[in-house]
Amino acid sequence: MPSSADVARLAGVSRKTVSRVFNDEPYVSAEVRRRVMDAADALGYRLNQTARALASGRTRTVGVVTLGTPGYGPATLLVSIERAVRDTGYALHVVSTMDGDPAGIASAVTSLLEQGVDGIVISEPVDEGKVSIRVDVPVLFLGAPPAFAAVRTLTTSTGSELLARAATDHLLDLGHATVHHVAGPRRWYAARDRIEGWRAALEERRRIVPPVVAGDWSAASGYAAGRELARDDDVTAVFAAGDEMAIGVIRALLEAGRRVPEDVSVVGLDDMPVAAYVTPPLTTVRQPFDAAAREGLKLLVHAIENPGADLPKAAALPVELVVRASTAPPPSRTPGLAQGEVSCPTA
Amino acid sequence: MPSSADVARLAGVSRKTVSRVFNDEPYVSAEVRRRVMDAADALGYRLNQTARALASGRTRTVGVVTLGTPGYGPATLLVSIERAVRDTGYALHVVSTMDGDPAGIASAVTSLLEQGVDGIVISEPVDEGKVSIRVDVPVLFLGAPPAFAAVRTLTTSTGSELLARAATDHLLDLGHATVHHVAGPRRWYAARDRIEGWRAALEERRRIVPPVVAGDWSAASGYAAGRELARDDDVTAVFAAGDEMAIGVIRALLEAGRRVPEDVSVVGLDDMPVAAYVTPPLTTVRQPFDAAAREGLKLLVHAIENPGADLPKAAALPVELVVRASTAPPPSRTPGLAQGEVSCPTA
DNA sequence: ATGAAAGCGCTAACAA
DNA sequence: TTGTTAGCGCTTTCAT
Repeated sequence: MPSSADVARLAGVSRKTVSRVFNDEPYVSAEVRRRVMDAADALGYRLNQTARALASGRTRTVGVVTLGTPGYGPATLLVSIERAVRDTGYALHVVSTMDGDPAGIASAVTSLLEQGVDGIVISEPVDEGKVSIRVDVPVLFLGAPPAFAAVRTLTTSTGSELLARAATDHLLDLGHATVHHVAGPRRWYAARDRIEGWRAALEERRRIVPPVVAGDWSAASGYAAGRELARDDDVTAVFAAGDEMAIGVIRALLEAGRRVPEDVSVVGLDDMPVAAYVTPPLTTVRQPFDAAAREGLKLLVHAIENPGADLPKAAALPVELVVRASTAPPPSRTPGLAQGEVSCPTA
Repeated sequence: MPSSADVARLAGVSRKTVSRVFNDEPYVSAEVRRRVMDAADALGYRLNQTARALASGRTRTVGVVTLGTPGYGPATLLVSIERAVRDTGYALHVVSTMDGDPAGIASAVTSLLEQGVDGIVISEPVDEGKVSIRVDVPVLFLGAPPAFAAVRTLTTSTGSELLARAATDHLLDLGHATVHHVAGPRRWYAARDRIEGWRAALEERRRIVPPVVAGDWSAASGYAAGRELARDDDVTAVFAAGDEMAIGVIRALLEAGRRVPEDVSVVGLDDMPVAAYVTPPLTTVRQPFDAAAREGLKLLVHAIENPGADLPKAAALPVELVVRASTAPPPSRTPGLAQGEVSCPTA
């Protein structure tokens, strides 16, 4: 592999001049610049970012620690982050933790620090436990409060609590007496935030707050929750904390002979691409992954490049309720009509 | 930041000894090892991988170039790759290309090479065009033939062609005269491979090969395709190249008054998590993302660590057809029965 | 506008 | 079992 010294020799200049050219520094004559470029092309020279990083102390890289789990949310967020990072001109290091616990995050962060990343994104961490490492680069917590001490910590989120409120309010506005909630695992911030939003919406209107039905984000867990909910004739409205769970809930309801939305309304949260095409099309609240990632990265890069400046607050993201066909006013309680209806083909 | 020299001084040993300890090299007495570790802890020392890479010429990092698009397939594959990389002990650099064209791939690869990655994974590239760069590290092409010259190229895939055959055969086995296909964009290898598999299955049984209906992997495009297909009463079986499209197809069919699977059978490809819970539950072929990623990375790491050795062939992955409720034998063509049926509530 | 010298923090090759 | 001596390829600082 040719080095800058080889290029310098061929171009008849010093190594520093080659460095200037490749860093777009001023004070290089157009003629020399051209000569250097030609020499580089001729040799097939490529900048060695490793050496550059060692010498300059900066890698122009940001690291993200993400959940190694599948599932629509985390996967989509990762893709959004990756795009947002690319747009900032930084390179991206990814390390996953099996389940987002403090120990896993600590080792992930340590490994990123060893790689010399200039900034870190912690995407949707799970547990609460504080991590006891000191970090000397800015850290962005996406969807959670800071979990450890860093020179400068930033936070953004897709706004789980507000999204949950919007979903619950929609159901209440439709006339439902209360709303049941199928939640994600309590270990997740996202799950807890949504529970908070749902509860707040109910309490604000002084509605009874039914017990939370626990899921794990999967459609299968939504299905299980739906079977449980289907046993209770008083259930007319369900807010599932994720679209996948909502789809499972609907399936269980239909199989139990409850019509959606005539008997029970269901709203999800995510607005995953298929939500508009399932039967019935799912009413849901869109999760602004792209906007959150872009916004978060803007803050992070700002913090990286302006040490000293104070940290701007994250802008609030829009809440977008998408009303489709899985929600409707509650059934008028006319006895005798609830039985023996023709229902959608199931099983 | 403390350096290995600081640790060495505090522990009363040479820098090389510190290096030995942190690389688990032999020939270090237990006592010295402990002293070094203590000193490192006391100082909060962390290995500087950048310096290590510069000195050793290896980064222990693999780079992956991926599509910056959302969509179940690419996103899930990225997560699988990321997990597989982690399991090998390598770090991961990710760079996305907006649309997988040769130019984008070339610049992505160049940037990875500058970062000094030890190996590269090209995940689901799109176009055919050859890329004209020489690469001096092993490259794994996931789901496509090699697109450029590299010291050593490897390939694996989830087996699109076989998966498509399995889907088509299932429908044919059910008694359908032929199978219509809703394909992904022709630019994608995955789309072309599936078309091939579908066509081969039909030709093998000497069935007529209907024109391909083009989609773009999205549920929306599947919906559009479904509307088109619904106009043709002869259509009794549809194979969609992706689950999202299949869900769109089903939706369009139901809205047009065609029952699924009584009038038309639909099979997808992916087996995304919600497939089992949509209405009707979707028959599909599972895409072995995890296995493909793991298998591919095993090969790549082998190539990285055994330059010289010849490249093992990738093992064939299992084909798993998941039969659910969206497929059934074709309707017996009894005139007069196809009309006026009660259909599932829609829109 | 250009160059010389001195490292960045580590490992490689050899010596002791 | 441990230490010494040279770099890895670049950027920095300071001259010129």
